[in-house]
Amino acid sequence: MSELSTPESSRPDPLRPSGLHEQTISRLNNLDALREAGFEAFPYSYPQTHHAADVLRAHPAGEVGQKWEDQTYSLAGRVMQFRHMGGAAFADVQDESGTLQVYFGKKTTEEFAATKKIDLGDIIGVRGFPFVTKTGQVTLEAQTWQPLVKSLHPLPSKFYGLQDEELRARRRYVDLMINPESREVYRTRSRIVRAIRHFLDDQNFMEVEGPTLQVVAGGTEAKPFKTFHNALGHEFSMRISLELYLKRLIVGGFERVYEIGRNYRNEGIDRTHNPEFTMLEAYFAYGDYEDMMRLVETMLHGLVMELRGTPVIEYQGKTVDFSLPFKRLDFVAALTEAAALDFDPLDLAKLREWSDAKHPEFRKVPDYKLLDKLGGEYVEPSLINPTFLTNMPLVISPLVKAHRERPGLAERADLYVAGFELAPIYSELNDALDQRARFEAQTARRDAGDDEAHEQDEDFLLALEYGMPPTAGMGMGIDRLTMLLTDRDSIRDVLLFPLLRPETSGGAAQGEQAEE
RNA sequence: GGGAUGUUAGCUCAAUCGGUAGAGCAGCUGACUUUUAAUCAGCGGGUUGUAGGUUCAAGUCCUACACAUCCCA
Repeated sequence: MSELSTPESSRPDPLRPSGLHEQTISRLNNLDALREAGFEAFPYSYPQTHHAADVLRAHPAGEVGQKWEDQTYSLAGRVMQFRHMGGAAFADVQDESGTLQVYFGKKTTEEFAATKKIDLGDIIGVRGFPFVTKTGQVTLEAQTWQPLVKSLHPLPSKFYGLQDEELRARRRYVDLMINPESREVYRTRSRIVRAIRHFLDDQNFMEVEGPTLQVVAGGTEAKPFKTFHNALGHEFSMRISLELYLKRLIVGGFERVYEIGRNYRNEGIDRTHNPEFTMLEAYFAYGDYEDMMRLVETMLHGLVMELRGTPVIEYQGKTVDFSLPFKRLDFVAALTEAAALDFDPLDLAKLREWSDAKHPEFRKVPDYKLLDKLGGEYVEPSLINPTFLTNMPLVISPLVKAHRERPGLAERADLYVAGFELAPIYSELNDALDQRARFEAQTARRDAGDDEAHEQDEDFLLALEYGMPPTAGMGMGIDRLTMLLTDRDSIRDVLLFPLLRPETSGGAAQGEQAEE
């Protein structure tokens, strides 16, 4: 105790380096006090028999003063609040299932005095029986207890929680322990992924894993991360999509495959983009984009029903109705109407002229991306209820079959929900010769300076040359889907560990890192 | 990349026209045997993001930088 009053006495104690925060010193002192009381400071296990929710479920209510002395529970959890009142004390102990109040009595609880040395944030084990307090709250009366670990840092405000967005992301563990709604988001995310797997497994899909280190990162337009394998002495790219390897498996004879996995794109970070993110891609042989639209709408409808119990949800104040069937909207027709065009937007020369006059900000957009850009301006934001925007331009779809009747268009449907793209759906291109020609057009774009254009993947072409059956494909961003179903407007809220700029100084690891 | 706003105690936030940097919670000491944002009394806790500048005087005004949030490309 006396050493607390003389922090300047700089003994070389590794646990008490200089510069420790006042509150950390106090906690280290309490740790010592618990040791002196005979407790093991860092026990190796605890015989947890129940969770907080089990106790509340078994004893939903009772008369004031009622006790169930013959029913003993051992709980373990983090102490979120502690109210000492002389001979009585109450703690709120939080475990994964929820929070239970624990009562410590001077005459009834072993080592009562040492409860003063419990700090907020400590994890303790408690054994006792339930009773009902004066105010009618089911509470565990502690017969014995023990510290399981000391927390060396104070918890954020119990009332306001942790508000700072950056800190919440950097110290997700603190966010999770203090903000219940944050825990709920990640639980929901887990349920979403599980439900998708369940659905696809039931449909006889096989879950597979493609490589994340690839010689040619293909399947979409994006800048990859580069890395290097020492033993092979070769540069590799981190994958930017799952597509090309899943198609190889279709070639190989697996007729229904899907993967839920990480993609890496070396691009900017904003509210809807993180450099690594999770995609679902699914492919099945002998189907086309119409078949896939039906599969996707069935899956999403079922997912929303399972999670919410109703097809109608709120997203950022907008009402989104997942009732079947989802709307189909022809892209060209929708753009023509929304932009009030008096010509066919597939006439790119006319479209260019019209756009340059009306949207000078798009003058630098290349012709082949102009249709897509205008769709984003005029059509997509208005698609709140799930809507398949069908028959997208062929030029932006180099891996997709041309429309069977309409030149210039692709058998591609993009599912929009709440104004953003959730899932592209394709009749996959399986004409190896056409695919080679499309890659060559992409290569020309690369040579012209578009470093996001597709790279030619010779091995993928070889696979197609062996023959890929007619195939339907789809991709869906799991992060965006989670945002939608948890009503979050930032991808950082649905990623446990979003990419953040590394802390330099002034952060948690302050001190030794100053440059010379 | 551009613009707006912000950065003050562990957390959440104040600080008037440029004039001694504050509160609640958390912490420490004490009281209290059914509290629950416990209560009561007392006490500590700050390089106001960083570096410059203006000024008798800067959390406040100016410049640059760093980081964050939001909006736009």
